[in-house]
Amino acid sequence: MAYLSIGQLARRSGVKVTTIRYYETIGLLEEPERTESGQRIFTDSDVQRLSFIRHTRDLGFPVEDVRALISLQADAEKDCASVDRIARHQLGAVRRRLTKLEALEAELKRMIAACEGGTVASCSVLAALGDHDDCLVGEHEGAELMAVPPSKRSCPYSDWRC
Amino acid sequence: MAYLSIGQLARRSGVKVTTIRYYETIGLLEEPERTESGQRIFTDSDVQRLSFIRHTRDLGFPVEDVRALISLQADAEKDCASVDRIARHQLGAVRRRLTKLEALEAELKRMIAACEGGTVASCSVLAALGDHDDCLVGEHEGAELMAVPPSKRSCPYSDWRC
DNA sequence: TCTAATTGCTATAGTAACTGTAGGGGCAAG
DNA sequence: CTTGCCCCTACAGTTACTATAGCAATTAGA
Repeated sequence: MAYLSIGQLARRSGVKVTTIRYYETIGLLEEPERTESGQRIFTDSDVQRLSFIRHTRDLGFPVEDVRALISLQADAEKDCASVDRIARHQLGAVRRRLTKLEALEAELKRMIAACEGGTVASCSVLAALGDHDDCLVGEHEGAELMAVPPSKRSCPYSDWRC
Repeated sequence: MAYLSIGQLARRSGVKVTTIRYYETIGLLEEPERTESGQRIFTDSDVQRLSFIRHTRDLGFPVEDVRALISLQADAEKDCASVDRIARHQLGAVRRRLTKLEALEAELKRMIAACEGGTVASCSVLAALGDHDDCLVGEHEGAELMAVPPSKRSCPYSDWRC
């Protein structure tokens, strides 16, 4: 069994030293043993654990999901359904981001293609950014499609000069 | 020219009231006129400006880039090159995210397909998360590929019990 | 006209998931 | 023994907002 300093663990796991300490403070990692002088001592199982965390984070799971997965791991009797549910949820999120990014790529390509070195005044990139109408990115999830009812007058308060 | 309250502006632009005020504090939006009682007064040009900001943010540009684009817009004599550069940079970032997300989607699909309702002990989702070797997500940009030189002993300090 | 509901205001704190800084101590090599 | 790197804690900063508290203004309904 090899013992590792935090720096060695960082190099082996690909997780930065400061991040390892951060994971300890938020309880993702158990508090490790210490030397007499107070330096942390890690083992290969910490490399495993950190690799798991890192991989899961790289897959885009939020830290709370990582925490949930770890606790599931600890209790091997539970069924796979929770894990599956978390993974499916994540897959949905990934697909939504993917769709949005694809539209975004197309939009940027279109904008760049249209930009041919004129002045800003004639630059269609800025025009495209200001113009929602021919936007390829559909997922503006706010309320700009929420029409303002014509009954609402454009002057909000009675004492305003409109 | 119609005058708008902050709430009306929020509905028209799709940017939340609190976010509008936030944009004002960080200087993305000029300080608007006020009524005698202190309420903000906006106009259609603010709708334009906010739509621009929102669209640009939706495209994934960081706020600082939005700020840069706005200042470029203000100076119509400058050439298009800066705008083009910012957009190209953004396109690169989008493509990197896209590649990673695609690998990620494949990985998740693979994991879910392998999860067939057993117990956690036999669940391959957790196994896949712990196992880097057959991972489809290549972009672990840390140092786990940085081999630990065999010359380095695994005991970091001479006084450790290894 | 009175009142309740909505909207607005400021200021401050909280969020995620870290990263950076200050100010110190430990450890091996030349 | 000193140079230089690694480690420690504690706290502040980051991004782009969001939430909360506590209050004032405005509007809509009875």
